[in-house]
Amino acid sequence: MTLNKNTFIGEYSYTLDAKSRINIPSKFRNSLSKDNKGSLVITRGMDKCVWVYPLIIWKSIEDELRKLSSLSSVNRSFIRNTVRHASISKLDKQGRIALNQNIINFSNITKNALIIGMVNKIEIWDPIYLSKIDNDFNKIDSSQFDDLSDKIIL
Amino acid sequence: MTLNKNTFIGEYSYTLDAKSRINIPSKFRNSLSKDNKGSLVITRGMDKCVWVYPLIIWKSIEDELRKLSSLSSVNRSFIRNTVRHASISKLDKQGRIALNQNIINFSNITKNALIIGMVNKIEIWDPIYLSKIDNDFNKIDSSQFDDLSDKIIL
DNA sequence: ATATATTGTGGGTAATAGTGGGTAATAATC
DNA sequence: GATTATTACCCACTATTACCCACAATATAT
Repeated sequence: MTLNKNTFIGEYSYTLDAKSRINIPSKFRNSLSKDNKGSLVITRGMDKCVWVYPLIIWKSIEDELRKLSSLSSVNRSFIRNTVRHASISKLDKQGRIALNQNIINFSNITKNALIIGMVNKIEIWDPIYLSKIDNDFNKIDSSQFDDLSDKIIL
Repeated sequence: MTLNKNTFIGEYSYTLDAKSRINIPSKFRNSLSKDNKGSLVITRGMDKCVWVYPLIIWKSIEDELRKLSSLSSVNRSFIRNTVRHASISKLDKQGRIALNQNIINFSNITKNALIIGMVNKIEIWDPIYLSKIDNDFNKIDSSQFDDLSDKIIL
């Protein structure tokens, strides 16, 4: 028994090699549906991390963007900001993807990286930066989640 | 596995050479459908940038314009402004297109240029000018996107 | 416990991509 | 028609990327 396809949970620690390649956990590779043909879309996260989508999930985002008319300047900025840092990548024979310099700079990843399953996507973090964020977060009280508790039953 | 045909994402940095040629990213060239036969339509963007369409996408825009009655003066000026600066261009053997002086002046591109995939079209920007726009944009609050984020789940 | 398969990491090599520039063909000007 | 300017086409060099193989570490099976 496995999770739903294109669904990712858990946390893994890997290293970026000299060619800026990073391994994708084999559990994640296995849960990628066949119709992705091993392709992923790499982009900037809303936080200072990398977001990685299975290609077919990304395509559905793209289809939504395609419906937005470029006559609206808000639409244009939204499309630009959403896709300009995205790039498609294919898992190599060893199950790695290559990160480009732009995304490496943005996410501040040097050597060690934390890969985190985010259900519909994958996040890649600089471990140091993430633990800093976590600390800041814990200072705030968790009442922020109260609104969500109406919507999601744990 | 690839993206849909005639679909462009990502950002690339190139230079305009002495002959006003600029490279089109190979990923974009590969996603151009065969029936374009390497032809693109270059025109002014709504922002101060260059818009580049695959020929067959441009043709569908022409079809839309054809439906607008010239009885309306708004329609007339819209049609006029949309097509008057458009020109067709073919990729050379190295995958470049030549920009004419008119479009270069308009977009303010001198040497460095940023090519950005905008899903159904390609934008070419002067990097300095775009970063200025980006800054201005970030000063405004991003609540403009709130409506869109209700519709599009990233 | 040993053998076998899988996973993570490193590195070499061939193919592709990006850039510059030369020359011929075409178009414009006188 | 001759001259000049512009454009299209071709070749060459360099950097980057994709692809392949190797191997160690871990996990799984017998």
